[in-house]
Amino acid sequence: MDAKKAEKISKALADPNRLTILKEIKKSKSCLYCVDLNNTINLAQPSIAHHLKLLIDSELVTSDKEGRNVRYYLNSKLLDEYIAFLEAFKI
Amino acid sequence: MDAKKAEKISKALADPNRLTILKEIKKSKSCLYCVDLNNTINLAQPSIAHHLKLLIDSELVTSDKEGRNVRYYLNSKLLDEYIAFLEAFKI
DNA sequence: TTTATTTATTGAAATATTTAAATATATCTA
DNA sequence: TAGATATATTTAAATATTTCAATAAATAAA
Repeated sequence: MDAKKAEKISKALADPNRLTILKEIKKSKSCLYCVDLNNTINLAQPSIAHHLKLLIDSELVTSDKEGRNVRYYLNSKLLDEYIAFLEAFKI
Repeated sequence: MDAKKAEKISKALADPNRLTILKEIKKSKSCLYCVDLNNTINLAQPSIAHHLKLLIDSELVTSDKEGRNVRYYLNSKLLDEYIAFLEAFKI
């Protein structure tokens, strides 16, 4: 992973609502419908959509359309690559 | 580590110049004088000082005054805690 | 003690991010 | 097909971040 990609992922992680989304994806056992986030996150629907977009643009989260719902998944392979990038700062 | 702390660390990591600083700290074999960054990073001195401050505020970097120089170190214990926080998003 | 060097702070401009209202799109259900 | 539901996009306002010039503070060297 190059620094530009790591920067984008760091930005995606640099917001409390996006960290909550990742936690909810974990809690939902591997997937999550967007509509469920409206109960958890105290933001208007377009704001939640915006945060999901940033997570998807960073590729930390992948999505999967099911009818009119969308399921969200953590891209744990990319998370591992990001962690490896961070580990490289250590001596 | 709580989400608030992880958010702060993510923010600290969400800038190309700050990633460069961390890389330079690594390259300098565990420590670095601020003045050395002026050659590596194409920013005015107050901008570099600002980025160093954010890294120090996040506690990812510690500093150590030596005369009129300051040495910078990676806080690898905190980096490990941050990585553990991220790992917890995985199923 | 004067001058130079290193780092930090302040203030202001430029840019980026976050948020929500309004609206659009897609799909489901009656 | 009409209405309901889920998600996305556009636009604009509020807020935060990045950057640098000017300046301050601390220490070293002459």
